[in-house]
Amino acid sequence: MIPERPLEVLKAIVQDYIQSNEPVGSKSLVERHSFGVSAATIRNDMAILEEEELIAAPHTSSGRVPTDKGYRLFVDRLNEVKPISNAERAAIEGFLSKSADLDETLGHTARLLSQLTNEIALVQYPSLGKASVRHIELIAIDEKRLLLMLITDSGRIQQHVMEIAAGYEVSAVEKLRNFFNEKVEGKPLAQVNKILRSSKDEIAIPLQALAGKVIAEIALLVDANSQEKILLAGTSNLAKRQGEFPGSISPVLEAIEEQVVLLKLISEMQADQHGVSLRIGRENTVDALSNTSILVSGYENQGNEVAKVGVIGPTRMDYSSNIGAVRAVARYLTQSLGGL
Amino acid sequence: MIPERPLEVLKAIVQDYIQSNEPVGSKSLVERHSFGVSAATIRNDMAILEEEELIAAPHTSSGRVPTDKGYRLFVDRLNEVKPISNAERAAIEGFLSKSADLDETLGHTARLLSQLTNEIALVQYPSLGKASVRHIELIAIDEKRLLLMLITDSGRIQQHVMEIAAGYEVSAVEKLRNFFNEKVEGKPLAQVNKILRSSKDEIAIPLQALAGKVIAEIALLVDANSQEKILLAGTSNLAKRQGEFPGSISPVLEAIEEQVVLLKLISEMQADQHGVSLRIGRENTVDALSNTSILVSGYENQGNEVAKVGVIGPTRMDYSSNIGAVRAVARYLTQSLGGL
DNA sequence: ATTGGCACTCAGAAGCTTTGAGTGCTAACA
DNA sequence: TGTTAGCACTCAAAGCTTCTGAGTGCCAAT
Repeated sequence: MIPERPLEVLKAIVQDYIQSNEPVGSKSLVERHSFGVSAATIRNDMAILEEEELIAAPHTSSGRVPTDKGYRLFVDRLNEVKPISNAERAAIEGFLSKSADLDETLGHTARLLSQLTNEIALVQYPSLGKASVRHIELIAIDEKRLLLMLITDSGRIQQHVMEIAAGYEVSAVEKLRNFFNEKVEGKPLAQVNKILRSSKDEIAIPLQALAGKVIAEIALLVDANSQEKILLAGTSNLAKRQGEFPGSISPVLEAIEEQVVLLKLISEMQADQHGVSLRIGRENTVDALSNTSILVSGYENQGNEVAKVGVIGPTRMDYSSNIGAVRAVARYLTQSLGGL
Repeated sequence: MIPERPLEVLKAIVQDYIQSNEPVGSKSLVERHSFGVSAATIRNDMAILEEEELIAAPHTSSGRVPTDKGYRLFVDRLNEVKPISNAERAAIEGFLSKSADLDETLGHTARLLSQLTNEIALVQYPSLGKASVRHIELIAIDEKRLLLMLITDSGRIQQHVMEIAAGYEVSAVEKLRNFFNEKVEGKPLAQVNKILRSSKDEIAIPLQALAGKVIAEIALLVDANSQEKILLAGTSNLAKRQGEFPGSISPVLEAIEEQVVLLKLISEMQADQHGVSLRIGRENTVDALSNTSILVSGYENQGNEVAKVGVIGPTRMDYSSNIGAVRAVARYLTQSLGGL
């Protein structure tokens, strides 16, 4: 077990390093914190921390820098989450209250979070996997086109314009709409395709051709959307911190823009005691992201977590503030979704 | 007037510089091109070009680099647009044919274009300014909520869920829908608000309260969307070319992410003889973009240009290929919109 | 357990030299 | 007149050396 003071020293090192971006040495530590002991004593403590691989020296004789493991210990045991300021709270409320629909809300959220944290913000679209159908709508746009809409209880609306052979009755469209809604309203999306296919026979013969087409399109909409989607904002925040990445930042940006990778990563993350989940440096299995930390929190709709929102930035990020900001934004987003 | 050979020299300088990213000198020019004259003669020609400020020397005695003006002359008079390869054409067709709705199509287009050009791709959402109403839809989701949709002829669909006091008749909603559609179907968006406000009195008294609410929401949808929107892709392509920017790339990224600035810029651009429009370096009035070129082309829906698509990258970009790619993508996008 | 003292280390800054691609100019040439 | 060879000159970039100072590790004293 590591004794008390060395842990305090680790905490101080993390804080100083996050603030200054310089390896921190024993002398500056005793100057900026009141440990009540001399630099030499601190050096002994630092030796313990180094032994435990919580800190490391970039060059043989230079200050120390926290390792991934050091950050992890810091976050799990030493860090107090910094609540957001009133100004920030006001900004969040003002920003999110203005949004009219889901797209806009998520877009605003991403920008807002990137500004609050000075990191890249990511917002995952509510997953359709857990969603269910609120309503299916069929609208005759003109004689040859139908607009098909799928509205989920997470507020997401999918639409597609389909071309059809002319000559159907207006009432037929209405009948189909009613039929579909009776069948699938309230049902989880995952079951929609099966339900529709198996109930096709119940439709009056003259409508079956049209119904078949529509069912196929509904299947497309459901599928197209189970490919989940991520919104990014504040990419330039990463460029500002180039210095913190050994090589170029471009592989990092590439990895982040690669939605598939990112989706897989965040879907694997489980909330910890702070209500957020965090991957530090190499805890991300993706190589290009070995110098970044990903911090996400789930947001909810109708009591269920529907997707994640968070930030991604260099491992040397301000965990205290960022955890506070991500948590707050997730909470407000949940709230804001209730109103849509 | 500048004589023939110096112009050829300029062309060669631009081409070599784009390829090598090194200032190009007289000796390497005669080696790589067959001018049939000696390096000393080329030096004389280069002196003319320098006199005309078409090229400049980064350091007193070093090779030459094209100026903005040099690139401009090159693009306008010397450049042959490179048609896209068959493989690229196949990629475009394959990619765009897969898209189901507008959002997806534009998203795919942006990614595709960034991959084709290795630049940052931008796709502007079809502007509502020039669009007109195809259909307005009102759907009762449940007793307290109405879904309002605005569908434009550019294929864009806006929706908003509105809370209302319970207790309206289902038939009332239908009446309103029909009324609204009679009034505004086919009308340009810009006129919708005025039309609706002035026809409010024609509605039966018991419906007026509800109608007023809906009209207000429609106004919101129209307004919310006249704020246009731009999609970006391939930000990491800029990071790869850091070297080509004097300071950091982060102000550049910031300027690009600032949609308002970018929208203003591209809206000012008018197509030239190649069907594309191009701003080179300082031709952009935005300071942060003084080392970038913006290349856009319009895409159409139903015969009208509805928005722009293009790329943004360092002034030292491959204009020949990029013009070809942007043009091709714009054309396919136009085509693809016809099918939605 | 803590401390002052001290020799040692080493990255980064600063200064210096070298190198070589490239220029501008001149005088000769076709 | 346009072209060319020759040559002195320039200067950024690369390589080298030296210097500096923050920081360490260890030891003997407290």
